Amino acid sequence: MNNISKEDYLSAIYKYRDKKGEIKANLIAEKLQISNAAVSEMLKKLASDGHIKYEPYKGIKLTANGEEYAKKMVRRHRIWEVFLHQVVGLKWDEVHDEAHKLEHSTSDKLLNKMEEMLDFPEFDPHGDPIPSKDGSLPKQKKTVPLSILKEGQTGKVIRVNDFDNSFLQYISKIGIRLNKDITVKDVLDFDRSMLVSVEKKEINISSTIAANIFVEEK
Amino acid sequence: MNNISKEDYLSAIYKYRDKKGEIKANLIAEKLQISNAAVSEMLKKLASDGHIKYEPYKGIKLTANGEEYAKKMVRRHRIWEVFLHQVVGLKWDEVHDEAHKLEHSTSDKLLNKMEEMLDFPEFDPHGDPIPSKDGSLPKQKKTVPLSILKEGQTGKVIRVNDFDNSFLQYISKIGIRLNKDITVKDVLDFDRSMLVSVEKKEINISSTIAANIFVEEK
DNA sequence: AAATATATTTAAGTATGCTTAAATTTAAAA
DNA sequence: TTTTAAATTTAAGCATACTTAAATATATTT
Repeated sequence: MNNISKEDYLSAIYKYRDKKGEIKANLIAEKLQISNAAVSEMLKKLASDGHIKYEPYKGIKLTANGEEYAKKMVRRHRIWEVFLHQVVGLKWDEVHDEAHKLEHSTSDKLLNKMEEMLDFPEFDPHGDPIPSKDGSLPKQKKTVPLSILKEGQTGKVIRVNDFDNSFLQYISKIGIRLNKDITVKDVLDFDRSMLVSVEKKEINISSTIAANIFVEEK
Repeated sequence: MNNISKEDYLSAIYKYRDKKGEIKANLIAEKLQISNAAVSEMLKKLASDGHIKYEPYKGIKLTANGEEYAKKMVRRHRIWEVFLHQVVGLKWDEVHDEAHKLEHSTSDKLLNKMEEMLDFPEFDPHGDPIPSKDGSLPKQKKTVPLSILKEGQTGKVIRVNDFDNSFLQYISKIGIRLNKDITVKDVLDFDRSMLVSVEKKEINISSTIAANIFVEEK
């Protein structure tokens, strides 16, 4: 039984649904880089499997069962990320793709062993929370995108979006890491890019970059 | 592009072909637990991919290309086995199945990192040789199945077959490990089972078990 | 409310990798 | 050498998961 596709759908729904817990078929298609037609077809299967609540043309929501399954996949993904980063020594921009391939082929036994070895990590290398075995999530700090900070404000990096390797490579090259402090020196009106200081260096970053870095205000 | 099936076929051909480098479709079907019809179909694809030399009703052989690919898969499998055993701490009867799932989803980069971390192991936890990056194999000791030893002879365990978990569990329970010495105390005529001593204990093992343990004669 | 745009679903078709059953080829036995 | 047995291939069919193109439903403008 091969559930790779279904697992990807459930992870995507879990990860990209809105605050009401709903998601549009469109967004799933976009995130998975798959046609709307294929998504539509798969949604029917996921519904008949009891993983989602879904009626044609209506909203899509995870059932309790689907939520559990999705969380399990996210857990696998993020524990692999930590493992690959800390044990194997891959860089934070390399772990997402590797973990994505491995997560579908990992037994609970292996996963739990890895988790134990890592001493039950709560966050992955990008600051995303790791669901525990029983499905609970660690307490997360309140964060805001760096892009909303004003001149003079300082934030501590708590989480970064991990969907683009070159973004991660770039920000680590300029010294941005989890738990580093970033101070906004100046915000340019015309493109909303900002001059920030990190580790005594001053760098100009675009508003897009700033929007993908989440900080705790200080 | 999903090559899981093809990779399994190539590994099986590599592993189970005879001394002439040939294998029968039948044996592939049996080892992969798949119908002969499916094997026949796949052989055509593997041939058109240039991985095997094959004409209907004739012998099956790996091409240079296929041999390289197969070796790469065996390498992945065995490095994962060592990694899971030594780093993650799985038992030797658990690593085969886990490694089999993971081997299809492992980048060269990750594999090479793991290999380096393990200090370039030459043999997997069952004593099977690991092809190096350039495809070369470590020098192997000359072994014979334990089952052919006579009363009074002693052999050192160099390799065991890994196709059955319960077999591995059983022999490790009775103290048989790689590099342990086994002395044959008695061979029973009627079923060819043998009384052997390992670690000061004396145990009777069936001829089938003995046939799957390979020793270096002393 | 009608027209238009957007989102979603249906329809038809493709590739992969299986299955069982029937046909064929090769090998072994009488 | 003919018969029988075993191995292999072909044929027809199925499930999964995709595609593009057309149809339909919902949402947004005017």
